[in-house]
Amino acid sequence: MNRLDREYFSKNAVQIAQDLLGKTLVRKFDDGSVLRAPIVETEAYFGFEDRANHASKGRTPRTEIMFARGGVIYVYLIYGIHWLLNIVTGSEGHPEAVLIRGVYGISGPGRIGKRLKLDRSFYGENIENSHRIWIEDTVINGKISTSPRIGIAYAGTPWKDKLWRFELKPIN
DNA sequence: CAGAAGATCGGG
DNA sequence: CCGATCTTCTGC
Repeated sequence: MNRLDREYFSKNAVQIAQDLLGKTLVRKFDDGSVLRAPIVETEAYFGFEDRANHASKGRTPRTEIMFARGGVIYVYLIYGIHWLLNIVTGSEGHPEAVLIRGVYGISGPGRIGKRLKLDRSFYGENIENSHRIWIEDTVINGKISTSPRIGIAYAGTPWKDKLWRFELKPIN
Protein backbone atom coordinates (compact mmCIF):
# COMPACT_ATOMS: atom_id res chain seq x y z
CA MET A 1 0.00 0.00 0.00
CA ASN A 2 1.27 3.44 -0.91
CA ARG A 3 2.18 5.62 2.01
CA LEU A 4 1.78 9.39 1.62
CA ASP A 5 5.16 11.12 1.79
CA ARG A 6 6.42 14.55 2.77
CA GLU A 7 6.21 15.73 -0.80
CA TYR A 8 2.46 15.14 -0.67
CA PHE A 9 2.12 17.19 2.51
CA SER A 10 4.20 20.08 1.23
CA LYS A 11 1.24 21.64 -0.50
CA ASN A 12 -1.52 23.97 0.72
CA ALA A 13 -3.46 22.87 3.83
CA VAL A 14 -6.84 23.78 2.35
CA GLN A 15 -6.19 21.56 -0.66
CA ILE A 16 -4.75 18.74 1.37
CA ALA A 17 -7.61 18.82 3.89
CA GLN A 18 -9.96 17.97 1.02
CA ASP A 19 -7.62 15.51 -0.64
CA LEU A 20 -7.09 13.53 2.56
CA LEU A 21 -10.74 12.49 2.62
CA GLY A 22 -10.87 8.80 1.77
CA LYS A 23 -7.19 8.23 2.54
CA THR A 24 -6.52 5.65 5.25
CA LEU A 25 -5.14 6.58 8.65
CA VAL A 26 -3.10 3.72 10.09
CA ARG A 27 -1.95 3.30 13.68
CA LYS A 28 0.20 0.41 14.77
CA PHE A 29 0.23 -0.13 18.52
CA ASP A 30 3.04 -1.46 20.70
CA ASP A 31 1.35 -4.86 20.98
CA GLY A 32 1.43 -5.22 17.20
CA SER A 33 -2.27 -4.64 16.62
CA VAL A 34 -3.21 -2.26 13.84
CA LEU A 35 -6.07 0.22 13.49
CA ARG A 36 -6.92 1.30 9.95
CA ALA A 37 -9.67 3.78 9.16
CA PRO A 38 -10.48 6.05 6.22
CA ILE A 39 -10.44 9.77 6.99
CA VAL A 40 -13.90 11.30 6.65
CA GLU A 41 -13.62 14.73 8.27
CA THR A 42 -10.86 17.35 8.32
CA GLU A 43 -10.22 21.03 8.93
CA ALA A 44 -7.54 23.33 7.53
CA TYR A 45 -5.60 25.91 9.53
CA PHE A 46 -3.63 28.18 7.27
CA GLY A 47 -0.87 30.69 7.81
CA PHE A 48 -0.27 33.79 9.92
CA GLU A 49 -3.40 35.54 8.69
CA ASP A 50 -5.77 32.82 9.90
CA ARG A 51 -6.63 33.93 13.43
CA ALA A 52 -8.00 30.48 14.24
CA ASN A 53 -4.55 29.02 13.66
CA HIS A 54 -2.55 28.44 16.84
CA ALA A 55 0.54 29.65 15.01
CA SER A 56 -0.98 32.90 13.74
CA LYS A 57 0.86 34.85 16.42
CA GLY A 58 4.19 33.30 15.59
CA ARG A 59 6.53 30.72 16.99
CA THR A 60 6.05 29.42 20.53
CA PRO A 61 7.20 26.14 22.04
CA ARG A 62 3.83 24.65 21.18
CA THR A 63 3.50 25.95 17.61
CA GLU A 64 7.13 25.48 16.61
CA ILE A 65 6.46 22.25 14.74
CA MET A 66 3.90 23.96 12.49
CA PHE A 67 6.76 25.89 10.91
CA ALA A 68 8.40 22.71 9.70
CA ARG A 69 8.02 21.38 6.18
CA GLY A 70 4.77 19.42 5.78
CA GLY A 71 4.59 15.78 6.77
CA VAL A 72 5.18 15.86 10.51
CA ILE A 73 2.61 15.52 13.27
CA TYR A 74 1.36 18.33 15.48
CA VAL A 75 -0.46 17.07 18.56
CA TYR A 76 -1.59 19.18 21.49
CA LEU A 77 -3.61 18.68 24.64
CA ILE A 78 -6.91 20.53 24.65
CA TYR A 79 -8.93 21.22 27.82
CA GLY A 80 -6.41 19.14 29.71
CA ILE A 81 -8.06 16.01 28.37
CA HIS A 82 -7.91 15.36 24.63
CA TRP A 83 -4.94 14.96 22.31
CA LEU A 84 -5.85 16.36 18.88
CA LEU A 85 -4.15 15.03 15.76
CA ASN A 86 -2.91 17.39 13.07
CA ILE A 87 -0.64 16.87 10.08
CA VAL A 88 1.62 19.82 9.32
CA THR A 89 1.45 20.92 5.68
CA GLY A 90 3.11 23.44 3.38
CA SER A 91 6.68 24.60 3.06
CA GLU A 92 9.15 25.29 5.84
CA GLY A 93 8.57 28.61 7.58
CA HIS A 94 4.87 28.83 6.72
CA PRO A 95 2.62 27.58 9.56
CA GLU A 96 -0.27 25.44 8.42
CA ALA A 97 -1.82 22.09 9.29
CA VAL A 98 -4.79 19.80 8.79
CA LEU A 99 -6.79 18.67 11.82
CA ILE A 100 -8.12 15.12 11.57
CA ARG A 101 -11.64 15.50 12.99
CA GLY A 102 -13.12 12.18 12.00
CA VAL A 103 -12.30 8.77 10.57
CA TYR A 104 -14.70 6.00 9.69
CA GLY A 105 -16.13 4.63 12.93
CA ILE A 106 -14.70 7.39 15.13
CA SER A 107 -16.33 10.84 15.20
CA GLY A 108 -14.65 13.75 16.89
CA PRO A 109 -11.01 14.76 17.20
CA GLY A 110 -10.84 14.03 20.93
CA ARG A 111 -12.07 10.50 20.45
CA ILE A 112 -9.55 9.89 17.70
CA GLY A 113 -6.76 10.89 20.06
CA LYS A 114 -8.11 8.49 22.66
CA ARG A 115 -8.62 5.53 20.33
CA LEU A 116 -5.22 6.04 18.72
CA LYS A 117 -3.59 6.41 22.14
CA LEU A 118 -1.91 9.66 21.17
CA ASP A 119 0.25 11.61 23.57
CA ARG A 120 3.06 14.14 23.71
CA SER A 121 5.53 11.68 22.20
CA PHE A 122 3.85 12.02 18.79
CA TYR A 123 4.75 15.70 18.58
CA GLY A 124 6.98 16.08 15.52
CA GLU A 125 6.64 12.44 14.39
CA ASN A 126 7.55 12.04 10.72
CA ILE A 127 4.52 10.55 9.00
CA GLU A 128 6.59 9.41 6.05
CA ASN A 129 8.70 6.89 7.94
CA SER A 130 7.06 6.41 11.34
CA HIS A 131 6.60 2.81 12.44
CA ARG A 132 3.48 3.60 14.47
CA ILE A 133 1.39 6.10 12.50
CA TRP A 134 1.03 6.86 8.80
CA ILE A 135 -1.49 7.51 6.01
CA GLU A 136 -2.05 5.30 2.97
CA ASP A 137 -3.17 6.47 -0.44
CA THR A 138 -6.63 5.01 -0.84
CA VAL A 139 -9.74 6.33 -2.58
CA ILE A 140 -13.38 6.37 -1.54
CA ASN A 141 -16.08 7.63 -3.85
CA GLY A 142 -18.35 10.21 -2.33
CA LYS A 143 -19.39 13.79 -2.12
CA ILE A 144 -17.44 16.40 -0.21
CA SER A 145 -19.36 18.94 1.84
CA THR A 146 -17.82 22.10 3.28
CA SER A 147 -18.75 24.12 6.35
CA PRO A 148 -17.21 26.55 8.84
CA ARG A 149 -14.68 25.17 11.29
CA ILE A 150 -15.84 24.12 14.75
CA GLY A 151 -15.09 25.94 17.97
CA ILE A 152 -13.15 28.90 16.61
CA ALA A 153 -15.69 31.74 16.79
CA TYR A 154 -13.08 33.76 18.69
CA ALA A 155 -11.12 34.09 15.45
CA GLY A 156 -13.61 36.65 14.16
CA THR A 157 -14.53 37.59 10.60
CA PRO A 158 -13.60 36.40 8.04
CA TRP A 159 -11.76 33.43 9.58
CA LYS A 160 -14.64 31.97 11.56
CA ASP A 161 -16.67 31.83 8.35
CA LYS A 162 -14.11 30.19 6.07
CA LEU A 163 -15.46 26.94 4.68
CA TRP A 164 -12.40 25.01 5.71
CA ARG A 165 -14.10 22.03 7.30
CA PHE A 166 -14.49 19.11 4.92
CA GLU A 167 -16.60 15.99 5.24
CA LEU A 168 -16.84 12.98 2.98
CA LYS A 169 -20.30 11.58 2.40
CA PRO A 170 -19.68 8.15 0.86
CA ILE A 171 -21.85 6.84 -1.96
CA ASN A 172 -23.27 3.37 -1.14
C1' DC B 1 3.68 34.65 38.86
C1' DA B 2 -1.36 34.48 38.80
C1' DG B 3 -5.27 33.91 35.90
C1' DA B 4 -7.94 32.89 31.94
C1' DA B 5 -9.22 30.23 28.14
C1' DG B 6 -9.01 26.48 25.03
C1' DA B 7 -9.49 23.41 17.20
C1' DT B 8 -13.78 18.63 23.24
C1' DC B 9 -16.68 15.30 25.30
C1' DG B 10 -19.92 13.11 28.33
C1' DG B 11 -23.17 13.29 31.89
C1' DG B 12 -27.48 15.28 34.02
C1' DC C 1 -25.75 23.32 30.45
C1' DC C 2 -21.79 22.41 33.08
C1' DG C 3 -17.61 20.18 34.85
C1' DA C 4 -13.31 17.77 33.86
C1' DT C 5 -8.27 18.77 33.93
C1' DC C 6 -3.90 20.84 32.59
C1' DT C 7 -1.08 23.30 29.30
C1' DT C 8 -0.06 27.58 27.24
C1' DC C 9 0.04 32.34 26.79
C1' DT C 10 -0.86 37.00 28.50
C1' DG C 11 -0.53 40.69 31.43
C1' DC C 12 0.81 42.86 35.68
